Amino acid sequence: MVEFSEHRIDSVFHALSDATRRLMLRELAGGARSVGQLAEPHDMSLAAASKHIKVLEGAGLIRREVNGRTHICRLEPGPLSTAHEWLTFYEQFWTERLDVLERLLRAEDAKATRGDGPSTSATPSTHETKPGEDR
Amino acid sequence: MVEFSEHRIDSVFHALSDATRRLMLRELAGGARSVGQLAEPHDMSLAAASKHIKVLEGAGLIRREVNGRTHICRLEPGPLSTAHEWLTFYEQFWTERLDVLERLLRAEDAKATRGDGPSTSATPSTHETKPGEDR
DNA sequence: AAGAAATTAAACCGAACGGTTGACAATCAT
DNA sequence: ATGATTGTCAACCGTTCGGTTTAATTTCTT
Repeated sequence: MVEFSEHRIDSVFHALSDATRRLMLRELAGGARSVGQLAEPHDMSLAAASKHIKVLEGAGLIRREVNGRTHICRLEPGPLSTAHEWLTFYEQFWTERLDVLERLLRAEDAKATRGDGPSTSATPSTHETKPGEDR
Repeated sequence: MVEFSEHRIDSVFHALSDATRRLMLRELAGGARSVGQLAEPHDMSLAAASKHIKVLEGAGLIRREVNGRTHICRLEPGPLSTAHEWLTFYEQFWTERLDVLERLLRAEDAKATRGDGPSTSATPSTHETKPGEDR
């Protein structure tokens, strides 16, 4: 359940790295859309949009249901959720980290108020090597 | 606070789309590392690793503190958090979506048990155009 | 001052990306 | 059947990517 196929997550993040494709996903969050509908708002050829859609499909981010001559696309929530989980791995780290930073800044601030901090902020050294360290 | 610079998020997701860079981030989650330390586990030239690190830095995912001849890298949690927030936009969608799907499957199941469902599952139509619709 | 160490810079290479255009295929409407 | 509609495919093009190698730069050590 915490096993990501590496390859898959590569393609998910790659798919998400393009603004056009992210907009398509956002559009799909509002409901199913045909290829033409997805392409329309974007200033590019239909073929180009079609390629973007294929990238999204390849990443497993959307499904396609061929319905006569039109292809209906739908969000496939699984992989987005996977990417989300992946990032969650870092959540504890960054919240703790931001926390420490905040405390640090507050401390500096207090010091400055007392009138002695040069406050060059040269080496905050916010997150230094911890108990669970190995290098 | 919910405003992402598009360009920035492009580079964040792009940085995350490479396994080598993700491993570097994971390593950095364990504490600060030098360029050489980050490069060592990866089977590539130091120059190549250095480029990867620059990509991470360009995306704002890490900071670098030049310390004599060695460069010390640290995770910069902000952008990861941003990416996480971005994905959270879809969280409601996909949980609700999976929910509906589950209910649907359970319903079909019940029907099948009663012995009358053709269960062709042709057009599940799980998430169709909603109130907040515009097309 | 000389040399080793840590890292970047520059030039290069093949592959992938994101776009175009033009041809093709399938389906719907008349 | 004719023709419009919807979408893909294939070839092409310039740019970016991820890697290499060799050279340069800075700093530490002796």
